Amino acid sequence: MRDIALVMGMKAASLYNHIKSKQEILSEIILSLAEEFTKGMDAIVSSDKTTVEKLQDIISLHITITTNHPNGMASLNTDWMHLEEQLDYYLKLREDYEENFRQIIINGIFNKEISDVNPEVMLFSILSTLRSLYLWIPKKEDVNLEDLDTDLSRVLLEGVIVK
Amino acid sequence: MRDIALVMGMKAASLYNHIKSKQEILSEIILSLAEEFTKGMDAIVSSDKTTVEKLQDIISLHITITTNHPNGMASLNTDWMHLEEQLDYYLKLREDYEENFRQIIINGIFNKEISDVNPEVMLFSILSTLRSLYLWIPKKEDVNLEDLDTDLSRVLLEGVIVK
DNA sequence: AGGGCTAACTAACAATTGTTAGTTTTGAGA
DNA sequence: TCTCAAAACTAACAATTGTTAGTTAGCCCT
Repeated sequence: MRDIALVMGMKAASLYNHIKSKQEILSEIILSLAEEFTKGMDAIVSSDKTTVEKLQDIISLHITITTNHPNGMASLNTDWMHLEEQLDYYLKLREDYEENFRQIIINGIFNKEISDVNPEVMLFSILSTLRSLYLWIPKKEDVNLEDLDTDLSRVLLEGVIVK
Repeated sequence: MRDIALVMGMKAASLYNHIKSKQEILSEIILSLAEEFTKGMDAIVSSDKTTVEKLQDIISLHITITTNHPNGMASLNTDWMHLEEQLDYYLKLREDYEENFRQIIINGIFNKEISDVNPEVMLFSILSTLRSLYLWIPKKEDVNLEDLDTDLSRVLLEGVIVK
């Protein structure tokens, strides 16, 4: 709290005129982002696009949110387990997000858009990369976001091997 | 330190008959794993396999080490930045590892085994997934490691879209 | 049985942490 | 210019942290 106060140009005690507790800061950062992901996923799920287009939209969603909130995404990814009262709510959002993602993949396998490989491995693989974007985006300040979107979609969806 | 001591069945002060400091525990965990990765990568680099085989070997290397040390891998991934005297050494190992990985990809693009997409994106994408394995492996105790190796290679190298 | 090393213990330390109580400063609206 | 609420301040608290000093128990080897 003393570090935060220093950056804010005040003393630690003064922070408590604005917030209720340290926990509240963490909750605000993490839950607002989690809800933004939920909103984005809901829009994708209820669209009538193809599976591949939906997967591309998920990739774009992660790139957009991570670009706009790189530090918040770092907190989300490394500190969500320190939520207390809101931990259950967070886990609900996270599990729903993963379940929606999973159903998109399973549906894609069903209608032959997606390879018939363990969907759990696909889900884990793609989501791991997307969740790590916060480590990647801020240090490449010259990164062209459109190119990143194109290249990442290509690599995640089509792989790296020449066909 | 009191938590560690509790698990070890002793008092915190007694730990200091075995270790020099808390930092030393962290260094030992992280650097021994980092050196194991370096050793594995050196073997792969100096082999005369194809690019695709080398990439498969890298995937297997991560699966093997993560399976044998899931908790250590959690520390490696989340706490390496808290190394102090050994931080530079760790970063050297990490950068060398990434550079070897990058050269394998670049070489694969050159001899047309690998698609001509930004190699930095490929490196980031694959490595992000492999570095996240520690989150995945321990909670699937029934996971068949051979199947995981096969499926993950397939997804990371060939993508998810039906060709 | 006794000597001596290993490794446990108790007690305490100085720093650091999140937070509260009480007080003073600031600045917009009357 | 005066009022008063918002927001800063100082001082202090109780817990928790990594670590050290000094002491005691366990146990292998002669």
